[in-house]
Amino acid sequence: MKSTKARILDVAESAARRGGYHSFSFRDIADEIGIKSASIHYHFPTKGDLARALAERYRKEFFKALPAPRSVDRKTSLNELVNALRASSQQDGMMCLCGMMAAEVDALPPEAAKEARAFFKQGIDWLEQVLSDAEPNADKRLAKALAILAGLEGALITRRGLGVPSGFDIAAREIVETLTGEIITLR
Amino acid sequence: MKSTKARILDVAESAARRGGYHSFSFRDIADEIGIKSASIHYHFPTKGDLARALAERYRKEFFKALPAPRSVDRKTSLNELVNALRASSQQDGMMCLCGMMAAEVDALPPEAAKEARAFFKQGIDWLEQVLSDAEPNADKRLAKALAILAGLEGALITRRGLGVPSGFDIAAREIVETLTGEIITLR
DNA sequence: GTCTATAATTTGATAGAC
DNA sequence: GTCTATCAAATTATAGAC
Repeated sequence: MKSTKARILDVAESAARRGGYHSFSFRDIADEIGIKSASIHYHFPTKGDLARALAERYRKEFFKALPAPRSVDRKTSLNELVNALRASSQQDGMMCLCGMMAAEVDALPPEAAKEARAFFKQGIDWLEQVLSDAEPNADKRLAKALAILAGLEGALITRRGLGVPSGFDIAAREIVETLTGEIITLR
Repeated sequence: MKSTKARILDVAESAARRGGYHSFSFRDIADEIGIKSASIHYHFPTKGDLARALAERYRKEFFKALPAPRSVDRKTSLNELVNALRASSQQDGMMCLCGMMAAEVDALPPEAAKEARAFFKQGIDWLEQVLSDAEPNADKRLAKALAILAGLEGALITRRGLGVPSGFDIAAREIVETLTGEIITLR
């Protein structure tokens, strides 16, 4: 049995990934779970608290599911990253939570905006380490890391913009394979 | 002197590109212009009408500013595309309006969602024509078009996620140059 | 075209009983 | 922890005067 707190986070994350922070209300979440909106305030006093917790949980789970940067070979690491973001796209064409929050960052409560930024910092850091052997030049390594992360987040957007499920796969594979020379296996 | 209707569109576009469709109200827009929110309803009966008009104007202006696909060489075309989206990023780190709307597409009024999708269809179409000489294989051409559009939209997101103005430039250049072999000139 | 006035609903949030 | 009850403010939208 999942705790109420976890169920709130699950439902809110799903809503935020579909329409952003401003697209859902405490009542929306409460109704879907079958509780009252006042109960959500017990777990998360303000909506900003909820959004911050959403982004923090998402970031931690996301990177926990990825291999530590130098623990496996480059190809495996890149595969895991692509497939992690692809999972967002698969079930219902959802955005990456932090990609969504970065897009709307100017209209987020500051504490939530900060957590969203932490996801990108950690993502770039992870990628730079993954690319460290293949790309000894620091500037070029940063450029590739930025390009890969941008390409994957953008692939989620184009998939939604075109409404075609394969949109993510084609774009993501093209970007990562061209930039790294590694062959990606989607699963 | 700009018409009130145009000023409404200007201010609403800016708000939508910062925080998305749900982040601003008719009153926000009215206050900034110095009119009453009821006056906006005269020009745009519902918020869905406003959002649809926003996306339509954005799409038309965007592609009107780009060269016709085969009228100039590939390098020039790609340069124009990158710099057009870079303009979004430059002034205040804003998103592309239709990139933002694609991200939140599940929570948009249907008529607005449709217009946002039209932007991506037209963008892919434009890119496929630009790449037609260099890439005779249709599948590969589509893959490159998707990857370029995804990469540029994603570069806007990572720039916002990292909060670093150069984030767009570095990612966008790396993606387009690697995918096409053409050298990009930012201006 | 823009205003005042207002309706109808939704929103984030709090107090206090159980 | 979850509820009922309630609040103040904000939201989209309409009616009708000027």
